[in-house]
Amino acid sequence: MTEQPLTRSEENYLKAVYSLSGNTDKGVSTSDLATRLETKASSVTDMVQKLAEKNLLHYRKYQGAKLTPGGKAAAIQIVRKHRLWEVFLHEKLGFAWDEVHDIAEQLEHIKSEELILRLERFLGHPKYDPHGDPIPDPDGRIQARRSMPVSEMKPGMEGVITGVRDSSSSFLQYLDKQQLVLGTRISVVEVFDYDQSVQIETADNRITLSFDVSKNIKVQVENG
Amino acid sequence: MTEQPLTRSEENYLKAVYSLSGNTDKGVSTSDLATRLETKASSVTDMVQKLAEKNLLHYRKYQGAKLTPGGKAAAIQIVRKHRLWEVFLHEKLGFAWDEVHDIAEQLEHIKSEELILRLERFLGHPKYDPHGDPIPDPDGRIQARRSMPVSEMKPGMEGVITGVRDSSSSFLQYLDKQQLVLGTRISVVEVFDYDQSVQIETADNRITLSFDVSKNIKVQVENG
DNA sequence: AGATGATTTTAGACAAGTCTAAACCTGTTT
DNA sequence: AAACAGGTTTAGACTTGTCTAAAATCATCT
Ligand SMILES: [Mn+2]
Ligand SMILES: [Mn+2]
Ligand SMILES: [Mn+2]
Ligand SMILES: [Mn+2]
Repeated sequence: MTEQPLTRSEENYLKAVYSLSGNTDKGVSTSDLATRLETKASSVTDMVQKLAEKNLLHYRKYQGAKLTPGGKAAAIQIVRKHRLWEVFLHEKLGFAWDEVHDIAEQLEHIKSEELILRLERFLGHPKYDPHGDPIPDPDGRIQARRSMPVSEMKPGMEGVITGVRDSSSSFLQYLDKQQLVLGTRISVVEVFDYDQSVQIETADNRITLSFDVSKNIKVQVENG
Repeated sequence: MTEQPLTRSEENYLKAVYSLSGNTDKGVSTSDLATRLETKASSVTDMVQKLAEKNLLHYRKYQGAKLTPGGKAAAIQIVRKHRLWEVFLHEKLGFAWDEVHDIAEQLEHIKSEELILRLERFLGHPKYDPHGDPIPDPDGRIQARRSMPVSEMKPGMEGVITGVRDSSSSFLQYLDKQQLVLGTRISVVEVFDYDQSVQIETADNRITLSFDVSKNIKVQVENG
């Protein structure tokens, strides 16, 4: 009854529900899942019903999908594997942070608990992946960092870049070009009312960030 | 027309045809493939016809399957990936040589040329996998070692264990127990006519090997 | 050559996962 | 309350890879 092996598709659905749920307690809509999984709403309905059958999520017609405790645990394990593999690809194989995601999408489905435990040890028990996202421990516990997007910072505030809200290749490459890598210390010089753009200062540069960009950079602000 | 992505199943069939072909130029029989792939003959017929359609192997009814150059190249790439992953699991993650195969069976299907090139570099361009099997280079070239099974050695001959013909967990664990790991130097003391068993000597021990065991240990014999 | 037995292929079916098109809810507007 | 527009589900179909059972072929032995 417990611990049925999941197919790759099932794992992808659970991960999608998990990531679209965010902090909220609300069900994830069929169409949001369809968009995320690049599939059709009808396919989502089918799969969601199947996963509900397996007690991995709660589902009532027209009310969207919500993970059960078991479903959430499964989803977190996949996230854990994904992020550990990303660390491996980046730290050990030298892939850039914008190149790791697609390969990790494949690697996250490899079935072996022992493999992941050993990989984690080999990597030195990393706490964060190359995009600054926390790596769940073997029991699924996640210690989140409190951080805020640059877009919410006020002039004069300082902090260190600890993550991104958009892991797309184009965004990550843009950050590389601007030398805004994880760990970079920045301070906000000015926020322009006109278009919500933000001027920031690093050790080397002054850069103006569009609102869209500033929303997607997460900063750990000095305790104030 | 070239370079269609292969499914996991197709890859497994190609690899099975490759490994069952050995050196011979003959077609591999449907039933041998079925046994190897733990499936039914009728399933093999279906898949073999599909792969022939894709020009990955030659197939004539009742005549078995033979790899085309394209099919052989594809098969070798999978073998290459399998063996590189085995090295990673053994050398970097510390898995025993009898534990690596099953996980490598999964990892060999990950799709990324770049990943394998980087993995190979990270591993220091190993020439052999943990079972002594040669690792094809990126272009599919394989440099085989000339070796003979212990069962063909005559009394007085010496050599170094370089590989095994059976990678089953039980066989590998047996070798571990007897301290017959790759690189061990052995000499043949006596061959018993009665049951073809072989008495060998290592630096530390004298051990008698059954014919079955002696067939499955490959030795590189001193140039004589 | 004819019969026998093993191997192989075909026919028909099924499960998983997906799709399109049609039917169905639901929330909001008239 | 009825109509409309979105979003959702259902119905029916298709593909891939597999299976069982039946038919076909091959190899071998009288
Ligand atoms: Mn990722
Ligand atoms: Mn990540
Ligand atoms: Mn292997
Ligand atoms: Mn091997």
